[in-house]
Amino acid sequence: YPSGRLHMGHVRNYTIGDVLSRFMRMNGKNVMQPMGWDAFGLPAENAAIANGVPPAKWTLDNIAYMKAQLKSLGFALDWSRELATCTPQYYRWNQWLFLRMLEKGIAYQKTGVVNWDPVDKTVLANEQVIDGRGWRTGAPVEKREIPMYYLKITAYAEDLLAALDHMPGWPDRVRAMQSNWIGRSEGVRLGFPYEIGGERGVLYAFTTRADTLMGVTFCAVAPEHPLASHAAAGDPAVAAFVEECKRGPAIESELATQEKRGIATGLDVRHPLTGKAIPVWVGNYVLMSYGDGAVMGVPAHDERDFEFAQKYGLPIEPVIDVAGRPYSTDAWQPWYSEHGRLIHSGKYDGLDYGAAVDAVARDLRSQGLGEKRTTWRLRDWGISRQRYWGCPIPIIHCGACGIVPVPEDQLPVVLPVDLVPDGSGNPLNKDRDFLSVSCPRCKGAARRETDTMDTFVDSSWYFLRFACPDNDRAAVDSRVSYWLPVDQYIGGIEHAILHLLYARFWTRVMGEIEPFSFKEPFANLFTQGMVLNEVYFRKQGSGRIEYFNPAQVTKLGAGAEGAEQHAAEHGKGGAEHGRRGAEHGRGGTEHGRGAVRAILKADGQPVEFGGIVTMSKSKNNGVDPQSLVDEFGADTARLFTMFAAPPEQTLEWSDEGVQGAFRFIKRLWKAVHDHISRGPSESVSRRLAGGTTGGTALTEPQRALRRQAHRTLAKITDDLGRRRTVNTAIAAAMELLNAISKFAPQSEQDRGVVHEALEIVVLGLSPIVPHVTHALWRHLGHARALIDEPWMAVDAHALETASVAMVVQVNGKLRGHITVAADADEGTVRAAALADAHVQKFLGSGTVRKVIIVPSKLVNIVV
RNA sequence: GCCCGGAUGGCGGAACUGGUAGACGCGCCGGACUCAAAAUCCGGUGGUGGUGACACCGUGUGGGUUCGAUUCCCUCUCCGGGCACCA
Repeated sequence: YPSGRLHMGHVRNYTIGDVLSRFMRMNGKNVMQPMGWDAFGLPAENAAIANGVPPAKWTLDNIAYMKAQLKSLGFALDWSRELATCTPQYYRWNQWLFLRMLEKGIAYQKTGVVNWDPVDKTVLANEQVIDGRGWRTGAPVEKREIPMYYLKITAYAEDLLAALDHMPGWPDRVRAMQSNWIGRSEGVRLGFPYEIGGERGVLYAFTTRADTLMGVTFCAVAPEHPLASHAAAGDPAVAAFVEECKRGPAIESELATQEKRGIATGLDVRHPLTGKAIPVWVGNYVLMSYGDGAVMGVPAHDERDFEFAQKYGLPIEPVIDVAGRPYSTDAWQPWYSEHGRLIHSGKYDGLDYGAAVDAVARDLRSQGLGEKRTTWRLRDWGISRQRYWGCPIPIIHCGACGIVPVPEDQLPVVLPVDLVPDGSGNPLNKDRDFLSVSCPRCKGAARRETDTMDTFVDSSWYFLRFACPDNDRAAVDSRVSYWLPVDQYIGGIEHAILHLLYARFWTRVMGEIEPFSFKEPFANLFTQGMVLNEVYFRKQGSGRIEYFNPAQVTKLGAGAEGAEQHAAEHGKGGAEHGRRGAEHGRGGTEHGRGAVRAILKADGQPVEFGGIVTMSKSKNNGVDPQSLVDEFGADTARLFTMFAAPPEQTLEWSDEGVQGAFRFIKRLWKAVHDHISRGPSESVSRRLAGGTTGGTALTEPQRALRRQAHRTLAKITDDLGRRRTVNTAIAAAMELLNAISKFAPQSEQDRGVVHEALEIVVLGLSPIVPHVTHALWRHLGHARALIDEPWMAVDAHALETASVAMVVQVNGKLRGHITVAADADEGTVRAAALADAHVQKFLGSGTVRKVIIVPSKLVNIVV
């Protein structure tokens, strides 16, 4: 996203990809490493509101700046394939594909809930709602139902879930998260018949615990449920409660943490098997979007129902034998919800879970009041956004013809680029040139749809477009099947669900419209850890929070504020972060031990510390890598980013360590130049390959260095190729350089061994620090550019050793070291271990009961 | 609240398949060079006790499995990510 400047997360992400690209290229692969801009979205509108500049200009300026930054970092990107999603050349295909989906019934219209700011008269993103209020106006946000377009991702739920089992290139945790998100759930859909006001109906509810049906003591429906509306119409108290829920949060995390509350509707439904009257309640914890928007309440065996029943005095009737453990309606116990044999359930008594569910489902089915059903947690994807800076939805509203798709030959619907949003609604609604259009069917006056598409649409297929960015007649062509699926996709773990699931869905749909050779877009997924930094903020009077970049802030050290601060900073790392992080939003500065005191450089006044969190635009805590590049060069920036933490884990930013990376590069440079300043030499490997070294075998120190060099090469190859742990590859190269520095060459053959070791360090690090190694490779006497060299092969002969060092344990504790021949048999190793003087001391008078030998590693003597 | 991760010296991290905990780097301490400082180079650096050889303790908490656990299982605590309109 062209946010303005690169931040460390970008550097980290693209360095991982660049290291891999360069490594794979040297290993003979045909590598495409493209770059593009996910250029629509909210931040451009926010910038426009703040600065009065059209989002297009802000976006294009940012792209130009960031492109220069990417180039300065030396990423080997194919700029001939560059694309930006805000250009008609790209988004026209969003529109084209949307129309195909409309034809196929994958895209459809229904109403959906949005956050409505009644003062600005505008729809707010969840991010723009702070404590239930509009971020700019501070007005309480209302929920509104408006018509929107949806994509039927639920029709693909089964396939999206099943395919996860055949994606070995994806991390388990991401597959687990997607699996849970899709949320396949097998159970029973039950019908509670009712007759209300002379009208017959059935209240449907889904449950995975049909075995507990005889324990139902109430039903709860969502506030948006028709029965709730019906009750509200006749009861002001219910109406008030439903109204209150509508003003409540729309975000699941807030819904789930709010206090469970409800109100009786006064309506009854009948139990489908016993005919008993069951009271219907409205519950604020029932989601309209899941199942049928209603749940059967079995307080005896469901924790939420239990809590609800206790609060409102509803009966709790156990119907499952909790295997001898006590049951009391006083307090919930975890085993209440476990499976068990049925009791107090009439003819079902004694059945276990599976048999009971089967029997209940069969009986319900025979009465037409229920059947087994699979329910999904996944909901259809709403793509309408009431925003200007996005891809126009190609629809025309005609008074006579209704909703009319824009004909294909009128695509693209071009978004005007010179509008400046002011925060009150979508400026497209005030743009007559855009709005007024003639109806494609009746040719009468009509109005364009002003909603734009969710930016997740843009990012759901851009990777396909890189294969054919020049095609102006189709979204994709046969080149897609050559390059795709993406061999290595790299992204933050925060994309584990939404982006990656939408992209998988969209790729399937596109494959049906424009066939290509695969269903899954990303063969291998690498989730890089996030880059974290400190957060500083002030709360404004309106409740709005203003964030300050850490660079604008001075942390107060152990000075006037005293030793308490100092102690906190030098306390236990992890736990300390915990306490600091927990303060965010509460604004407490009186928490003595966790507090970090800081002032804004600009005005010297204190700012609040918000913990250490992901670098983000919204928290204004990104680090500008440009200063790093300017001061130390791209190689240092790349090396530091790769070395500071394993790529898959979070990286807590700190300015320390950059010097170390820079120092290492200087040491490498010096080591090579010390070597070549002693006169011409060449790698010992050439002479070994060309018929030994003229009769002189390698000395033991030479063989040792050569062994370490080739071990290092093997490790770097494995770390970059298989493990993707760039940090340990760098550590191994550092160790080898340390060994080279300690090796004082005397002979020409010594220098040949050093020469080879230096070549391994230089070539091995070249994917990470390409600039300095390019120069050093030349200095080591090579005419060909390093980027065009093939990766070096490990000489297995160099790895051979005559003896190995092993450790000896007594009862699992380290007691001695022995050196044995590499091919020593177990008897020899055992004898050597038992003979060790130090080991003898610990054997004492005990009896040796067992000796465990791990070849070439360890001996454990159990006494 | 639910789902998914994580926790190892003063700090970032290493230990890849259950087998030497702390590689590598930062910081710190000592030394060399220098009039001095910086830079650079050399040495040391988990904790406790001991002159010392060495011993004991030690991978968030508490338990378990094992000859052996940072690694596997269970429990708890804290932190990070996601929760559908930030991207």
